[in-house]
Amino acid sequence: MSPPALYEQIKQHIVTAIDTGRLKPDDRVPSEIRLAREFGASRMTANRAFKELAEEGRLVRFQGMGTFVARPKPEAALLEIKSIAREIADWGGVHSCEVLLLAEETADRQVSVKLGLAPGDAVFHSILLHRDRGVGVQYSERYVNPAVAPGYLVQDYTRITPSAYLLETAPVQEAEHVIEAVRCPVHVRMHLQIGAAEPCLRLTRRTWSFDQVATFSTMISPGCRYQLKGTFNRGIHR
Amino acid sequence: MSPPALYEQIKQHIVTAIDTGRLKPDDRVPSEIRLAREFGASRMTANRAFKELAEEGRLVRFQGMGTFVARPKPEAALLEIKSIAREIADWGGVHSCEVLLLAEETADRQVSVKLGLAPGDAVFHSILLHRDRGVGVQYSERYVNPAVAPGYLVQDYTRITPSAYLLETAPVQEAEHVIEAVRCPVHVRMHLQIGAAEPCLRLTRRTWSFDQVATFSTMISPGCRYQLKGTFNRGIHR
DNA sequence: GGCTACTACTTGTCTATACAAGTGCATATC
DNA sequence: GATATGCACTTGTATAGACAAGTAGTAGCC
Repeated sequence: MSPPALYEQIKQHIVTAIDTGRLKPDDRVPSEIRLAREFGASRMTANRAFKELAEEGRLVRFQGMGTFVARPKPEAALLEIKSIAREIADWGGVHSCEVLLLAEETADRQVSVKLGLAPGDAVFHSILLHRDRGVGVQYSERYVNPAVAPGYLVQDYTRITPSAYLLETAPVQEAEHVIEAVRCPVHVRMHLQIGAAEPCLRLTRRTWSFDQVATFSTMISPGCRYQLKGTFNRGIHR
Repeated sequence: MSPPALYEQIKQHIVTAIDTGRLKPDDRVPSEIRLAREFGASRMTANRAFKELAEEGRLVRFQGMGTFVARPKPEAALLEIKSIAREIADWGGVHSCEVLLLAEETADRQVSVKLGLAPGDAVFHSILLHRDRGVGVQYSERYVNPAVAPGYLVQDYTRITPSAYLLETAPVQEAEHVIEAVRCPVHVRMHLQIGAAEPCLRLTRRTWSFDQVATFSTMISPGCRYQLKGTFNRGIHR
């Protein structure tokens, strides 16, 4: 067995010092040159160790000042949100999709604000009903900025999902999600064929591409047929 | 204005080639040496550019074979789940917490399965009611593996949240989340003072520490008073 | 006191070079 | 034909040195 790389040994040395409490948050770490000397390494090797630890969030570095142990971030777990088609496929279901609406409209006030357009501007509007084995599991309404995805209206969404098309047309820079439990509006309820009291999950999402709002969408799923699942592994991988 | 660092220029050059489609997934990228020559840089500088792009998931590298454009990952957005106390604080609310139960119990079948213990083993059980300005916003029930957090029962949870205590006692390796829209059980409804038909968000979470299940918890919030929010920035920052 | 200049130290970037290790191919050998 | 060897090429790691740029403190000056 060959020993781990020298820069890995240096990283491990620092991580151990942090994890055992020998180095506390905001403590100063020896400079690259000092540490390189300690390990009989060159400065570039110590630099690599420090740089990677900074990327991993264990250290913070300031030019001219030094390197310090990072404060642990406040707790925040992550939930991965997959597209409905993949969710159903992973679950072993059979996905189908009905296009209820696919048209160009003029933006009303609410939509124009969300998309960062002026009221009256053209927007693309789609309403899709996703089914698993014929049972409605998601009613998804989407407004799309025509400037970002001009071909949005001429896709066949019974074959590819809007997410898939948008993903390759307009790479997502940023996304904003809101998840709520709501009662279902009556027109949605009819398509999903659920009762008035059935609680529903509403996921509202806005995405940004090319430094402008690309989409604004609302996805409604009956609580009895759909749940958001996700696992999150913390830590230092790649 | 000073120009961006040379390794940044090389990175940008590659990223642009990928984004414009000039380089497609699985395409081979010129070797470090070739690219270094093109830019009049040393190999180490090209190496840094490639290494960072590989860390960012845009390239994959194989020793002896070369560097290739990474295949885009299937779409999956991320939602950040903050602790309720922080959520309320960020929102400008006033958080308080009432301890409804804090005791050691023997695990029933369901709980023992979830925690990976044997039925009859001791577990810690807590029920807390979180309020914002006196209004109930979350009913959270938690089962804790005593092996992982032996001091769980003797904390003052009106002052620190269980999350905060658990976070520093037992670092979370992994977490599993399920979000559902449900109707609220009657005993929870009483504490939250909501109607029978009010849809609620139920977040179920299991966490792992030290290679075993640490906690199993259920958090229920009325849909009218609570929503999960999160933004997600893809890519290339720092 | 308030200002500037200088110095020592830090991290950030970059070069030129070196050897190790892994891949793929052509060539030589059995 | 099957196997072994060597070569060209790739990435991975490491070195020693250089200059740029930022910080903090000190000394000197007005």
